[in-house]
Amino acid sequence: MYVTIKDIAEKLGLSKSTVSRALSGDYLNVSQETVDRVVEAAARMGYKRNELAVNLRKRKSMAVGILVPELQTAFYSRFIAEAQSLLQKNGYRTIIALSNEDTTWEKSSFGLLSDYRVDGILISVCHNRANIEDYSDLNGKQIPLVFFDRTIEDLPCSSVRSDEQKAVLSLMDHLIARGRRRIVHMAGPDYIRNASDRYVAYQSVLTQHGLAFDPELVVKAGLYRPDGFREISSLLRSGLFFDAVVCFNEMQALGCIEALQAAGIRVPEDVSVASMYGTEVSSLVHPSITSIEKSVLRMAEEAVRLILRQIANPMAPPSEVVIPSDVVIRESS
Amino acid sequence: MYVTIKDIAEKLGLSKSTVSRALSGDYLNVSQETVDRVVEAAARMGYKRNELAVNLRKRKSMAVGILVPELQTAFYSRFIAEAQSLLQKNGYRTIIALSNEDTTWEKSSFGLLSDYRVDGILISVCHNRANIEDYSDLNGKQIPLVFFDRTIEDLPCSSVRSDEQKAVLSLMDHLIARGRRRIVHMAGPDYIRNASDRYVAYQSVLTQHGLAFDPELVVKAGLYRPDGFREISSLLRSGLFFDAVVCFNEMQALGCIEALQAAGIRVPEDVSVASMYGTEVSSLVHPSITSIEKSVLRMAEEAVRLILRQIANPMAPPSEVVIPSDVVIRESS
DNA sequence: GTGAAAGCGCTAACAC
DNA sequence: GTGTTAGCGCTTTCAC
Repeated sequence: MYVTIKDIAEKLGLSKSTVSRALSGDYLNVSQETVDRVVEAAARMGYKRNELAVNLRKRKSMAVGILVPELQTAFYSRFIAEAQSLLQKNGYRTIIALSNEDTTWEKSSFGLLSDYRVDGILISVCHNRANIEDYSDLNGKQIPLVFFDRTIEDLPCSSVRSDEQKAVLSLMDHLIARGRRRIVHMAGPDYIRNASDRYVAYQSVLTQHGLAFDPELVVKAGLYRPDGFREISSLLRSGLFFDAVVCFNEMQALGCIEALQAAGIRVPEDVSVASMYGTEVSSLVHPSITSIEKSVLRMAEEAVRLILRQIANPMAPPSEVVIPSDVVIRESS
Repeated sequence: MYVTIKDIAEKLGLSKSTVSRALSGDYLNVSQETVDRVVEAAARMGYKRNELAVNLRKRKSMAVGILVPELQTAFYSRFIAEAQSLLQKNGYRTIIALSNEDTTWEKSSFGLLSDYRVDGILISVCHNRANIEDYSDLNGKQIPLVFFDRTIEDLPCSSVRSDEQKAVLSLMDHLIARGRRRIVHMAGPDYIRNASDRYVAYQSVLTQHGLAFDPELVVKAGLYRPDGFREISSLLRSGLFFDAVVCFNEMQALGCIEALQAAGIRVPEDVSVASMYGTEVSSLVHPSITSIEKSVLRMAEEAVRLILRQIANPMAPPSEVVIPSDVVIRESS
């Protein structure tokens, strides 16, 4: 089906080795004439080199895997586009895999990447601990792993994340400055480090401002729009007063807005809805979501830098990069 | 670095073949006892089978590639999630690749997929013709290709797309019923089939309703937010009157809204902004975008069905599926 | 400058 | 039930 190097060799009465050399540009060991003949024949015969075989032989693939939890949010798409572009400049290709916020799925996607013997993996985890053994196995095999955005703590790997605490601080300062006092903390799942970091920050900001901590204002929610919708709806039914909601992500935030509007509450006049992170694109998506930008480009840049370093030198000590959140607060009202 | 089948064989004093058989569950030709020993040893030694080698040997990979133009729009993310889940049920894995609306990039991503010898590719193209040779090469090699959403006409491949004409009709009917008469057609690039289809439909709808066709109301725009912004801004500067805009995608639409609001024009009161397709998620993203749903799930289902069929029988005649657009029109005002 | 041979990790006849 | 052999497509010594 596919034309191989052997086919070309036979056609031209050359050996496989010579053809291989000619095709891989080993100009010192092949006469120019042969190179020309081979290249011409390859083109004519529709030769496509089998990277599987090359990788098998070379024991590396010149490919980096990127594993993300979801793609609904603009953040990961942007990250991928940027990282891909940077990797390409360094001669690496990219395989994208998804976990869909599911540990089983993550396991399998992670398996796909290592099965394909990628030279390194950029990963934003869907769970703190669930697949830690897999990560650590691969890491033990000297396959560099760089955690980004959603990182984990217990592994000797490089990581890039943003300063969640500072971001929460900025956002809440902003809300408080605008007179909000009863701020709902829509917590992400506690198996995501970012979520726990933010929760800690939430409490400390309240203290700093001398505001009471009301456990009822903390709601645990899933990561999607229906989750935001459900939680806010039930909060409204409970009759509890609140004047702002800080969500884990944009999807939750959209759900909140939906629930509030359904109840005839004006957003953002009566209740502010804020999403912890957006990107330039997503933060403009719904005009009434107040949001902080996360700097995708810097993150991608750092992550790629780190993975390339680790690939070049697997023994390099891991480093932990914390990117200061852009405290650009976007809102429209 | 990686433990191989050979290592296990040596450790256990068995041959590679036996180990291979045991590991691939060939229970008829290996004693239960051996299977147990091998499996145990493999687990203990941290064996991970090298899929590269398996694929090389088997000349197939049990993997399907999905190549999409972008991931900013909810449509493709949803498609991927759904297709991936269906493929998995059939024992196939998925490699995701992006073209970022760029033909060069598409070429390279397409190359990645074929290099990895995927068993089939689901693709939504970024250009009608640019890489048609590559598609056709692969197709000639009996690697099934299924085009979805953004399809092309000149290749004997299966395809799944939605009924663009009907969608335009429904959306414009809706706008006209609400009194809009001067509808701007924000055309997508003419190298995308969907864009041309819609343009034709736009003209014919006007005729059907006895409305004048004004070429000035047709603007060619790129696919991103700044494009929508730019075009509408310049339209506004020109002083031309219009009371509705139908966009190619959500990003354009967001740009339009931005431009209109910047000019103090109320959306959707003064001017309706409509996006041709959204999904359940995206259509709620900005409350003032009127939008028609595209049925992601059906598309993914059909695309997967077709690719599996072609993989099973590469000789099967290609079929062309047109999915009737869901004419659910979402709007908030 | 070119070829022969070995081998990457695995599977699949074919023996025994 | 298990081992031997050959080979997937390629690169890379090592000869000549």
